[in-house]
Amino acid sequence: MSTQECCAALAAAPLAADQAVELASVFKALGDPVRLRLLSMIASTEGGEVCVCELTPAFDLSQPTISHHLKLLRQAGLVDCVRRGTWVHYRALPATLDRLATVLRTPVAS
Amino acid sequence: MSTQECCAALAAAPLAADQAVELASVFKALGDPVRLRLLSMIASTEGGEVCVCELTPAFDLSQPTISHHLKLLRQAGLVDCVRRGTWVHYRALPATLDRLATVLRTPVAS
DNA sequence: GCCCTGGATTGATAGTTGTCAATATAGATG
DNA sequence: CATCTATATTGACAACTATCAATCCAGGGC
Repeated sequence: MSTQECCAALAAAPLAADQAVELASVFKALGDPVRLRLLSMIASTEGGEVCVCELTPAFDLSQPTISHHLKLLRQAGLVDCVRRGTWVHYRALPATLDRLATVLRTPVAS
Repeated sequence: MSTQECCAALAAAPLAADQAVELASVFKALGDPVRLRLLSMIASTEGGEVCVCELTPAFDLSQPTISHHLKLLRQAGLVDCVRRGTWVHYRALPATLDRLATVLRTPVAS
């Protein structure tokens, strides 16, 4: 699917079933407070990369749970990760966020 | 919570826990293909209002199931409904969509 | 009042999800 | 190689969700 076809907004035309399935899977990834905070921590970091070792202690959750949420964010195409020695660094993929924002933005004129 | 405080973007600063809970509940409502299509059908309608009797037959699902999804969209603040005689008409609440779009939009400068 | 129709609610059930404890894997270091 | 540390994976379980059939409620028409 083209990432940014014209007038992809929800309010522009009824969404096709297959597009709805794909979009919903990304929104579902955002539908959890822990994942939203993780994504926000990653996306708002100055250098653009955050070590998992900084993310995990920010929550009152076990390490496997955080790892699980990071995996879902990865599968949704919202973040990416790189191994640097023993550590793994995550960074945001802004294209996916922008796409969602475009989909949600109400058309200017009616 | 102020609906539109300055720099509410995900990528601007780490999201507070309570804001994450609230935002996640709305994204969760979008995290289902049926609801996404319902919302799109409602938001893209010319007159701004759609009768449930037009929404239900567009899906291969039972009437209670559609009613359930509409309820979740309502509870998320994404749509609103009005009774007109025997029929119930739904319309979109663009403020909520705009808020989400703002949250997702990547800040222009870094 | 009685019935019909549109829509919401209830109750039940199969499937999914968030969480943890336990374990595995990958890289660094001695 | 042995060991330690940082993440990921597996397995299990309680909580939640999407769905349907059955039922209820609200309005309109007779």
